[in-house]
Amino acid sequence: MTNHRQRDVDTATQILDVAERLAQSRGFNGFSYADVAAELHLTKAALHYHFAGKAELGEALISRYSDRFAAALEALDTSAISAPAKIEGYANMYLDVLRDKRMCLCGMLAAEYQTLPQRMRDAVIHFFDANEAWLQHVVDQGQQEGTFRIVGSSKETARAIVGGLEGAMLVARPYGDVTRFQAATTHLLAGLIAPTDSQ
Amino acid sequence: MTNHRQRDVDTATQILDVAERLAQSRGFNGFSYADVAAELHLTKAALHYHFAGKAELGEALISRYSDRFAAALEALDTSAISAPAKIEGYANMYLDVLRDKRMCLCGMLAAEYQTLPQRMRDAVIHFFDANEAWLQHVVDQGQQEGTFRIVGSSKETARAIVGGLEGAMLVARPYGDVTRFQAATTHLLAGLIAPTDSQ
DNA sequence: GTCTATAACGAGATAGAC
DNA sequence: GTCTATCTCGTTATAGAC
Repeated sequence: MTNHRQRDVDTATQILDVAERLAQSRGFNGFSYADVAAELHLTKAALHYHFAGKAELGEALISRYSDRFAAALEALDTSAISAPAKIEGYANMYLDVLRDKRMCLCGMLAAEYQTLPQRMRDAVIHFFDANEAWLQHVVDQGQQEGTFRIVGSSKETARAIVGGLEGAMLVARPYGDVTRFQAATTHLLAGLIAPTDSQ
Repeated sequence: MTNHRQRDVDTATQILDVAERLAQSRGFNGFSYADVAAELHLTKAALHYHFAGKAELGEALISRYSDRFAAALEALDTSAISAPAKIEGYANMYLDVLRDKRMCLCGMLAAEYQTLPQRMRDAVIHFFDANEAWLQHVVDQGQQEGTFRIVGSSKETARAIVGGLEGAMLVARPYGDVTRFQAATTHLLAGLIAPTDSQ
């Protein structure tokens, strides 16, 4: 227990931060322990002390990312805003990731899925399940509020939104063009959830 | 020049076939020369004879994939069918890839983009440009035919379709569930190109 | 908690024989 | 056109000192 403010962060957290950025920009198979260690001026051996192996590091990566995402969704859902505003807030979370020249961590891992250890696979699936459940809930809210109409079921709409945003990110990133993502997103949401023209 | 039918294929083609499948299922960074060589009962050295390095193999991979795609799009466009039918045919091309448990090659490479050599990057961009140009053309046709209405510009609609389909594939593949892709696609297209309710 | 040192393996690549 | 043999380097991982 120290009196001064904790100016520097826990090493494990720093490792996760660097590994997360590398995984989101280069892929899980696109970076090594050596990359992370070099950036933190540590040795590879020190990393193995904090995370036994790359699989364990990967699990911790998804777990933290998923928890952070869930907390943000919870906050969005608790706020007293309309369903369309919540969906817009959801899309903006993706936009922030893309602005940082990153891909969604789990979108990236979905591409590499067949090369991942089982526990990482399970965690990726869990991330998408949670996202879809949240979106479905919000879409249902929008239907009840009458703030928009959808075409089919709320579950399918939720899945189309997740897929649409992940894909828009995936394609926009090589172009290094954020507006490309924004346009695709606007279009996508306008199509999937038609605003009820009240007035 | 032989009289009998060419029962076995050119070695370079076999290499491309195996490498293509591996790249689409495991990613370009997820397979090695050794993997390809083993499957064809060749040595790594033999592969280097046909493709100088992995970068050159990668270029050849995208080039062939792109050409094949372009030919299929050309055929689709030449056929005397409605614009919605063409878009449906386009989506079915993605569906066929997913049925084979593969990701779109360029969607996969888009995820790994930051790790790719420059020439592969350029080829990936070219693939998406060609796809979007074709889609924009078909969307324009649909507008003129009056077979559907879109929300914004045809260019943006085209981009939203590419992104939507790539993303639907990306997310559906971990679930190993083709119907998930189909539902998302149906939804997506229904939203982006609203059928004119003639009748 | 971090280090040095090293093991054990796989990757991409090349030289030169057949 | 394919092989054997070899090289160099990167990757994950461990042992044991500090």
